[in-house]
Formats: sequence, C-alpha cells, structure tokens
Amino acid sequence: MKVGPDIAPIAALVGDPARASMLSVLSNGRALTATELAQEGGVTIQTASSHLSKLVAGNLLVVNKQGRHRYYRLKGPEVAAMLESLMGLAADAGHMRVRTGPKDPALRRARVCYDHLAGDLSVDLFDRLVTRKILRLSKTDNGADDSVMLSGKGRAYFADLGIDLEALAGKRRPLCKACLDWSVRRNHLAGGLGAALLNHFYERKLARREPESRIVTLSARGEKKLAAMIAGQD
Amino acid sequence: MKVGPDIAPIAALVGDPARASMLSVLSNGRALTATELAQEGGVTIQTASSHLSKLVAGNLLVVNKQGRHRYYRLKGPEVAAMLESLMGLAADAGHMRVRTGPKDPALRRARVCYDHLAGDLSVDLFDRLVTRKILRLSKTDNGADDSVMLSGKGRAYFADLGIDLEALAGKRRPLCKACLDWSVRRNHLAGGLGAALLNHFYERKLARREPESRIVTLSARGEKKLAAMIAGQD
DNA sequence: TTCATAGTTCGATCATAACCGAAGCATCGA
DNA sequence: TCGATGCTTCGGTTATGATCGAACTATGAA
Repeated sequence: MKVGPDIAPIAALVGDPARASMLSVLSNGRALTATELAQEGGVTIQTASSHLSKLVAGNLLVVNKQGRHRYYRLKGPEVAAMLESLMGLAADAGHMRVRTGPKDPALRRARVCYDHLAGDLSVDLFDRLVTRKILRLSKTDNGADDSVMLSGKGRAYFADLGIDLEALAGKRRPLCKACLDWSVRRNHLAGGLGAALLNHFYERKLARREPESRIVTLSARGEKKLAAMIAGQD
Repeated sequence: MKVGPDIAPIAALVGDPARASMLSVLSNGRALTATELAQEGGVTIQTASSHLSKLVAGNLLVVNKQGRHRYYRLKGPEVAAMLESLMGLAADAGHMRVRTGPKDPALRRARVCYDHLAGDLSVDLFDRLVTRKILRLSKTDNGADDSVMLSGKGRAYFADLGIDLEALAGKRRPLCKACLDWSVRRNHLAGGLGAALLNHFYERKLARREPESRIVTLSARGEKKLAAMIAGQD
C-alpha cells in the first residue's frame, strides 16, 4: 500500500470549527492571546486552551510567553499556504462563514496572506510581473506548485524600489514563491520577496493593515503606485 | 466579525484516517474504484461508500461510472496542491505511514478487459494511435469521459489490418470507446473496434488467453507486431 | 433466465473528542 | 502580602460521526 506522510492528524486539527476559526484569524501572520482566540473560536477559555495545546503539539502554531499573556501565531509560511489552499477549496464548495458582508469585497481586493499581499490586486500584479518578464514562471506537471524565479531585469526592478535583494538572498527562506489565492484561485507572489514588497508598502505609508483583520488598506499614493505597477508604467 | 471561507468542513473531510488514505493514494491523479479505495483506507466497502459520497459532496473527488465500477479521482489540481501542502506539514511533524504490497506483473502488462485488450501495452498503443491521429480524442471539461473517433487515416489503418469496419459500423455498439485502465489508470481502446483488434490478434495466433485468468500471452510474432504498432513502424 | 460482482442505503452500536464547571497555577500591580 | 487577571488541568457529560451487518439495486457473465 503506501509509504508517506500521514495527513489525517494535521487535517483533523484544522477540521474542528473552533480551531479553524483560530487558524483563520491567525493567517494574517499576527500573534494573538489565548483569550482573544477563545472569543474568535466562540468557545470558553478552557476549551480554547485545550485546542491551542493541540495546535502547538501539531506544529501548526508556536507560542510566545510574555508575562501572564501567551501569544500564539502560525508556525511558518507553510502553514499559511496550507490554510490558503483550504480556503480556495472551501470557497469553491460554497462554504462561507458569512454571506458577503461589507468587509468581504475589501478582503477580496487586498489582504494579508501571512506576511505578503494577497487578493485581486496582488494577483493582477503577479500576472503583470510575469508578462513583463520581471518574474520567470515554470509550470510543473500537475500545475500545483509553480516555481518562480527573478530575472536579471527583475533584479534591477526591485533594486530600484529600494529592496535589498542581497540581504534577502542570505536568508534561508526562498526568495520567490507562488501562492495560490483563495479568492481568485490564481497565483500571487509569496516568499521573501513577497514579504519585502509588502513591507516596502508599509514603510512608505503606501498601505496599512486594519487592526484585527486581514484587510490591507491602500493610501491614495499607494493606490496610484500599485496601479502603476500593475499597468507597467513605473 | 468572521468573514471568508470556512475551512473546517473541508479539513474535517481530510481529517478522517480512512478518507486521508484514500485521498493520498489518489494524489497521483489516477482513478481508483470504490473497492480498491476501501482496501486502501482499511475499511469495509460500506464504510468506504459513505466516505466517498462525502468526498464527492465536498467537491474533493469526482466519480466516473463505467459499467459496474465507479472510478474516483481528485476533482482538480487544487485538491492535489492542498494535499501536498498537508503532506509537507505532516512530514514536518513526524507523522508517517508505512506498508507495502505486491501485484501480478503479467496481469499489469496485458490482460482482457471484457472483450478487448488492457494493460500497459494497450495503454501505450492507445496513446500512440492518438498521436498518430489514427484516433481522434476530444476531451471533456472535467477530463472524465473522453470521446474517441476514428479518423479517415484511421479507417485505412484498420482496413489494412483486415478489420471489417463496415460490419462493425452496422452494430449497435459504439465503434470506439475509451476505457480507463485498471492498472495504469489511463485510457485504452474499447468498443467494437477494441474487441475487433483483440480478436484479430487471437485469429492470427498473435495472442492467446490464459485459461482461468485474465492474462493475455503474446506469441513471439505477437510481441513483435504489437511493439511495431506502438513504435509506429507498421 | 440465473448467478456473481460492484456498490449503496439503512439501522444500530460504539468510541472519540468537544465542551464547560471547578479548581489550580502563574504573573502582575499595589 | 493580597487580590486580580491570564491561562491550564481535571473530571464528567454529551454529541457527533465512524463503523459494520444486512438488505437492496445495478451491471456483467454464462
């Protein structure tokens, strides 16, 4: 029969509604306390405590003890990617937690996916960067994990933006990665470069993150800048 | 306020050990029958039937009915990608499975499928006939039921072999049909033409059927002939 | 036709795990 | 030292859903 990883225990962890809510709210890459996560999951703090222990034991979360608070966050980008792929399938199957609330369009347009930008704008940008040959894309057989590389032209492009590629190359994390977007079901840019790009927007006050949410709000200048990047007029 | 896709139902589907095993073995993109998947999951066929219904309802699998068999396969590459990301995390957390099992090589190579040839050789032949435009294949959206037609070139090809296409066309049975192969999970040629082709091999003593078995044994001449057909040198 | 095989549906059993109350532990501020 | 807060652990209840036997439908084989 089979040799390989046993996905059932991990999936079962995500399969509980309370835990799934906790993981969803943590997929913006931030850290939250046990009490906050209990409220998010709609359970008492005792129950939440049990859930959180299991998530830590299952290598999905890490905990950071600060005084009498315990801050939980996703263990890494791989966890966020797994959650995103589940969100895509859930949206496909019509499983929604809230039917198109007012925040929903904003969430679809621009949101944080762990530590990089996701949503319509991010997907459009990714497509454009590929057609401009700033990113080089190589498809795999099953179309699942596309590998992304930065071209020579791309290096100049991001250096012009003021992003330190040398520093990023030194990290263990891959520079470029394609991440499947749940709302559009197309790729956006992840990896160190994706994170650096979002950080670039934060630093220059082109974008800010809404508190307690995954929504990213662009300033007027930010809108203009991103539109120019997508149009290829920068 | 909670906004976005609800990942819990999907993850819970994957979270059951029996279903997870089924999904894992299907993640090579091939199709398996309900009975095979039951064995894979280590449950009875009744239980497997229940699991498979849920997986289809949850948009993770699609089912392809062929005779009294039901072939289940992953709905799409997004499902495979989700499973892949889960496998990465599972391996990370040290969750592994181990088991092994054998199968009959002769049966895999060439066997009877109802009244036509199946197995590795037959699948290879089918592929070759398509690339040589002897058969014309039109894929459907989901890739499930492929329809096959005989081209003009194909009519000449089979007429040269001495197969009476006029007689076959008179029958109610469809001339060409794609049949999903049990061992390779790819298509081979079925229908009246598939049956006629196997019969052609029987008549010319190129092949004979083993008693009490589905195994088809090729004579030396038969091996040569079939190899030539697959190589396109006939 | 009759038999065999593939698969589904129903019903009952049973095990797991989610849940919360209560109690306990740890940290902070005063 | 004390009380307040953040969180964990324990124990008992409960509900969900996985499981399989038996009966049923559908298709193929003879």
